[in-house]
Amino acid sequence: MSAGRTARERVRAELIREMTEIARKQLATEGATGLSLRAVAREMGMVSSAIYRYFPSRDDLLTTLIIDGYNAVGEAVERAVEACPPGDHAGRWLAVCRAVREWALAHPHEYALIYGSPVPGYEAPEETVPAALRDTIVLARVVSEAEAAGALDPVDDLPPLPSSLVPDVDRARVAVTMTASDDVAARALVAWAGLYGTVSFELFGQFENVIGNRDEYFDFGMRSLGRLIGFKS
Amino acid sequence: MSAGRTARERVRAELIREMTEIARKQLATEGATGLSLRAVAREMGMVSSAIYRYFPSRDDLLTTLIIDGYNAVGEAVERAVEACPPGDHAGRWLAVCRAVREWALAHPHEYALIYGSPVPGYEAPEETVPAALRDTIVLARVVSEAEAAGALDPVDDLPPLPSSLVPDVDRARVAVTMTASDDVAARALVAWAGLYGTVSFELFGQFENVIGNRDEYFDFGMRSLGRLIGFKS
DNA sequence: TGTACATCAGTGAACGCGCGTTCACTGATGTAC
DNA sequence: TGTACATCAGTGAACGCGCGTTCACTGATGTAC
Repeated sequence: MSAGRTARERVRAELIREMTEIARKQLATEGATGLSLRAVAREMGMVSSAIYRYFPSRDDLLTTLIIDGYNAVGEAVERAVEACPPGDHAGRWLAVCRAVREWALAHPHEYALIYGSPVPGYEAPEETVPAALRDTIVLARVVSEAEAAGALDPVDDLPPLPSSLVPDVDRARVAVTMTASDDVAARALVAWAGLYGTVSFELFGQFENVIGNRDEYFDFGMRSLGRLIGFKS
Repeated sequence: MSAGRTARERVRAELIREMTEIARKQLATEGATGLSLRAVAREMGMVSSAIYRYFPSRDDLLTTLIIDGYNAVGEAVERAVEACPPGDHAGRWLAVCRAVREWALAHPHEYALIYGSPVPGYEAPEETVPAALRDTIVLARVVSEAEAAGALDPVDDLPPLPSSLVPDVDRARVAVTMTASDDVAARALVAWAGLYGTVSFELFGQFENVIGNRDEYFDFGMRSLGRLIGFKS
């Protein structure tokens, strides 16, 4: 009721939805660079200048796609965690990792858009930040709850966190509303980068002709990284 | 003597060198997508069609840049290991990691070209493979020698390598002439992906407004990942 | 319920730009006798 | 050492393409009285 009251407003919202959908498809075939307002207009059956009634510029359309992308990963990760028994902390870590990978495999160009090389000439505006943190917030919760439940069993002889990094860890903790201790939080960040590194390697072709059994390799890798945080599976 | 005999051949080699140099600079300012033969020609003071005497197509120039990039990382890593005392295995691991990161920070667009999202419409030819493995071969040697020297101290409770992954690990081992055992090799691969994930996060902006003390955080992360392989520092 | 006006959506033409690649050509450099 | 011919480097014009963005415009849809 409050949203899309008049017919015009409803049509407008629907058209914007269609346009981003088309843009997403073009992203999937051409990559971020090939995304063009003219092509979207063509597929909408409109003249190219008509797009400017809906998006002030190409960068604006890109921003929309980026935010949508972050939200999609975030949602996938949230759902994956909810589907896990709350007590199965190691299982939740693995579920988070798998959700990221599965989403990435299903949407490779969207993944490349948000986690790959920056699009030349495009500067991501502030508005993308909250969406970008969504998946990390889920991870933070999983890790925090695991530690609170005493389910983390730290590996021996891990390097201690240098005190100079404590402010950075604090900043990260605030950003993603994490309650875990310094060491756990810091190691979670390391494992987190490892997750995305593994997914990127697979997606960007670094495993070509090397790793065949990718599902199993991924699980093995994530279980190993999980041990850094203290998960035991 | 054998290379560049005639004056013509020497000039030709030098011009190709200049052109790739210019292309590399353009990569640094425009990104891979902005790389254009016409722009290279302009900067060479030539007419655009003249470039075709030296590179049959734009993709060919890209391939040259990619191979050069892989070789540059490879060389940086090789030098870093040579500068380390042979017995200091954990130090060599850290040196390898730092060399990759330092090269990446110094050549962000070249890094993005080879480890970032694939360039749309470009398919890397077979010739890039040997260059792409160069840095990994160094890592393989460092890990293999460390294990042979008995310097690896495996962390407890790491997940065992599923037997279904043994053929994959074998393939990887052959590709990079590694002698390490199955488990060590598999974990090295996991840590390896973690290294590149961390570098990509830093380079592609994921640490923005979060990690300030990047050098120290990187070292902390790499020491942690090194523990997965069994390095003790 | 009906009219007058304001708002909005979409058109079509245009500006100015850059790109990869081909092709017939002029000169200069190398090679064989 | 000198000439005749073949090879190569670079020119300039052209083809055909796509892009983002602006602008004055026509109609249609909404709003206020």
